[in-house]
Amino acid sequence: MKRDRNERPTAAEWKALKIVFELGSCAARDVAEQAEAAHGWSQSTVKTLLRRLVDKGHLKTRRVGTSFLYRPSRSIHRALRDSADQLLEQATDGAMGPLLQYLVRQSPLSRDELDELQALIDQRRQDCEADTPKRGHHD
Amino acid sequence: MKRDRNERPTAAEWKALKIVFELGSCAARDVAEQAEAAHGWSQSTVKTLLRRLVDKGHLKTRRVGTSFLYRPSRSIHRALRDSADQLLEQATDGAMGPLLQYLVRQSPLSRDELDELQALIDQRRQDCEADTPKRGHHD
DNA sequence: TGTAGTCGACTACATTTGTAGTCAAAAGAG
DNA sequence: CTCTTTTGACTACAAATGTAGTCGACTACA
Repeated sequence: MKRDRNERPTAAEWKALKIVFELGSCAARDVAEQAEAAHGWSQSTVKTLLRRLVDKGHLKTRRVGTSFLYRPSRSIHRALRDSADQLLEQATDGAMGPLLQYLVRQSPLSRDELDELQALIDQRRQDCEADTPKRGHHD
Repeated sequence: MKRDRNERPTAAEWKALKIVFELGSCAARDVAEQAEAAHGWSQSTVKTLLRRLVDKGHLKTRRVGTSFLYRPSRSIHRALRDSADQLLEQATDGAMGPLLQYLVRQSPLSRDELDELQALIDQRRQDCEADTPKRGHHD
């Protein structure tokens, strides 16, 4: 069944996708190997997931002899971002703060990434100040 | 069907859940009203979603006369956190930085929340320093 | 050149999800 | 005490998802 639309990967599909991300450009068999070790999936399962990922546009293929090389069609950052939109949709007013705190706590972040985040926050804070009639000091 | 296990809400379920979060403690009819306006759902659809949310343990009910009052069984922060774990599962090495940047950019954050985030980052950075042989300055 | 292994394509099927209809009991209107 | 409305319970059903089997083409090696 052609499904063509650009849907987000499902949980299981993400697991397969992640393996492809890690391997870079790889054959189905490579993914299957990893997936079997990591999730106990059969080859068939992996193939189905890969096919669906291709259908959904998350993976690209290149023919090599009789088989394929699979390769992510977007960066993982991009893919995750799409996924993150779900969170944003779900959150309601004032809910993102604690959520981000949790994520920052849980995520392995390099110093550089922390710096970037820092800069971003400074910026946001400035926007915030500019937005309010001076002195955010609630009186 | 008893499904008892503590699964995450699906996308549609989240929409219903969000309405309950917003309304606080409410009757099915209230949710249905909002849901119809917001998503064009029929009453039946809403009822099914509410039931499933109860089954999954995301909503609690209290009998009031002939009907029920629905109420979230966890805070939205908690619920979102569970959802966020999916993102963490999906991300691979080094992917969380850009993702968090995106989220910080997209999220409406109060000054206070920015402060909290800031503090958290400072702390993380300290941990980071303590972890590495002084001077992150790669020499 | 026949035989065994590999690979992608197609098929299978139980479960979950999205979306909604029907019904019987309760509650309220007159 | 009837009739209508409201509500939760149960049922329905197509599509998506998780998981895996089968098959025919192709390859590689004896």
